[in-house]
Amino acid sequence: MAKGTLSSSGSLSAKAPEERRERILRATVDVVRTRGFAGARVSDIAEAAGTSQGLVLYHFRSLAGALDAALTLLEDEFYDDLARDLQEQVGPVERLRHMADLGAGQGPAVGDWRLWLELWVRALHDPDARETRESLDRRWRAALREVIAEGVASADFDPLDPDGAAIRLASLMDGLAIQLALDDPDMTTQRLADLWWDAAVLELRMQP
Amino acid sequence: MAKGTLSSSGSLSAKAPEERRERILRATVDVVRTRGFAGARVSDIAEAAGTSQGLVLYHFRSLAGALDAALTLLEDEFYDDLARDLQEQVGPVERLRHMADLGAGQGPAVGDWRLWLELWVRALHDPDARETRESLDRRWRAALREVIAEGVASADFDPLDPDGAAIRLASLMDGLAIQLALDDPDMTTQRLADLWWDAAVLELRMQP
DNA sequence: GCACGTGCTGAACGCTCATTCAGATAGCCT
DNA sequence: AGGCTATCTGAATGAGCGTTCAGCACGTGC
Repeated sequence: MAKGTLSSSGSLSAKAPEERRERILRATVDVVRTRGFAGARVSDIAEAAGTSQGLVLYHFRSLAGALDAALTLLEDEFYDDLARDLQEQVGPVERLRHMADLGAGQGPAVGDWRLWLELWVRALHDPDARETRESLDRRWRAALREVIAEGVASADFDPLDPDGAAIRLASLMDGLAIQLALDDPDMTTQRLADLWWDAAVLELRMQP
Repeated sequence: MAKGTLSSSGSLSAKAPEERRERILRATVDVVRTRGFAGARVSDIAEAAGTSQGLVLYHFRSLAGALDAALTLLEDEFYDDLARDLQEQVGPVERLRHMADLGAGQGPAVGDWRLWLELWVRALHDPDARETRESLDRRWRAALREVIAEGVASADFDPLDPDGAAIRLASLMDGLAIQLALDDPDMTTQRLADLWWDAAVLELRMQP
């Protein structure tokens, strides 16, 4: 059992405690994705991260702490996803089109609807989660409103009720996504995107 | 300690075992409503029903059994709610209008969106719940399709895409309901009903 | 009047799981 | 070299909770 190259045997603490923490955080998100908030155990997280249970509690103060951290990680990634994806597009029509695809499951955070479902239910009972989801939802709706306003300015859109259209389109995405998240046989990512896009055409009175 | 009038002291077992069972079932639904499926404890149910924990397990075989029973109770009530409410109305426009109000929180089962959220997440991990929610959703969508078909026949509606409209309107209701269930400051029952109705007007191209 | 089954209770059992803790290891400063 | 601290581990602890169980009450059939 030689000392090895650089990082040693036994506990591979050598360096990268931060990298370790990161790995645990990712693992936490994964576990929530598969087991749900309610089903997430410290041992699950430890196993998924390839560490001991002790370390999970060492980096985050408790299981709840780890779950909260995962929540804010999600929030950050959502913002990044959204911002990056929308800035790549040029006109309002293209942006809107891209939002349809975004909802249908691109991006690491935005399209992960199982995670959203979990967040919603957690928000039902946990004030922290409630705030996170409200902030996320505001953000998403604001982005939609912006795109709509942009399209109205450029005469691409002509909605009867811009605010109502924004809320409805945002909510419609949520509702369609539920079926997707639950593997409803009648729903696919393509169908979701199409159904949503058609609704947008109708709501915003777009001309083909 | 006289024998009392009829039902005796101690355990009030006298009669009505069936009534007792019913009370426990109601209590289970209540607990799920407030604590969620994941947070429901046998002791919560017993307390809410005013019985011992033992009795809960006596009538249903396990906690899971009680939760399952609550689920099917919900399913039955949903069907009853829906059928009764729709048969009271005459024309397609009135029926549709009523569906908007239904979603906005009438009826003991249909409008209870917190319960729906809970069901959705349970469906994510429990096959029984998955089947229940799928059946419920099919039913709701079928009712919507029927009303739409009726309205097309009577020339009250003129949708471009009847099937798409049905799915979208059903999904929109779910999406709006999420905000209502989560006490989003921007959503009220009235607003939900209005937003949904406006969408229906648009989708079905109704004339005022 | 007496056994018996059903309804019901409260205490006890045992398991799962978050959290604590007593170290082990390794870099770092002096 | 020799502490000191940060990182990490595996086992121990203990609380919470579902489930089991021994037994009480009471109506029913013999």
